[in-house]
Amino acid sequence: MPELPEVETIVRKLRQAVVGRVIAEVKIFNPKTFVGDEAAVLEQKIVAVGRRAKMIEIKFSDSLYLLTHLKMTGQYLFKEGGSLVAGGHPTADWKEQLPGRHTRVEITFADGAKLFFNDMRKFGWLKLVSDAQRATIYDKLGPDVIDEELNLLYLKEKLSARKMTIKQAIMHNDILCGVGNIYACDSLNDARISPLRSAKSLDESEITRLLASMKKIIGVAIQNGGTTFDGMYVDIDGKSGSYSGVILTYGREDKNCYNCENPIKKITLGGRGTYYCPVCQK
DNA sequence: AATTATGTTGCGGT
DNA sequence: AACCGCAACATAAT
Repeated sequence: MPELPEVETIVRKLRQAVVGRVIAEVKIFNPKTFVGDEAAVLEQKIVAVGRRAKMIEIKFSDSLYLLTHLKMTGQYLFKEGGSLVAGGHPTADWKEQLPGRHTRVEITFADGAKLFFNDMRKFGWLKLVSDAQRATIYDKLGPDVIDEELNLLYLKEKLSARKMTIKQAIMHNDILCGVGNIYACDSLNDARISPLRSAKSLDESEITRLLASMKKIIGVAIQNGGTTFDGMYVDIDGKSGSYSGVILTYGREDKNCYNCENPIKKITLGGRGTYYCPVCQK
């Protein structure tokens, strides 16, 4: 579920919660979720928490990192002391106890605090990597959408060869990272560009507009703590994001476009639900 | 019962 | 080699 703004929101809270804590125990309830030997992090202290693309990076040392990808339904929940974390997961029993039905990994710190990884659909993963393995993973990725490295020259060059639609292109991790389905739809609406256009057909002024819109929309989404639909995305303390209150297109089929008041249309593009305004997005 | 879901990855074909 | 489209991963709600 989470795109860059949701992951960034989690990372900022997680950083406050776990940096400096020492891992005492790791329980793995679903073996496929955890890649690597969890014994390697026992007695290890967390020195930093970061993000690259939609991955969370927990750093133990210059040669040991725990990378996490939440994929569609992964959640980190942090519990300190005896208080249960309240959350928005639609499954009732999730709120009642941790670990719960969807808890795949449970990390206990030396001081008794706990970090749970819940993931209904089991697509997400935690992976222990060396610095070299981490570099190999990151090297395959284009720049993050909020990086200065993602500029007009770079994007123009990358889009010029692509036959795919512009929407699929901005969601493509080889080109740029952090924009998923929701923010791709909203960015294209903000830039008044149709998701159906081929990437290579955009001229320089359109690419300039799209770039500005992506950075703007992602920034607004981070300020809002991301997007929560049906409680599927929650922060480590169970809180929802508020971007859905200012969302432009996603999930707004037949509602008015804020640019031109005509109805937002829903189509399927590359197998993904795509919302746009056929009138003002050219 | 069929469809849908905020994400990648790996496959075969061009 | 680079690119494209699409099935696969697994689960639950509507």
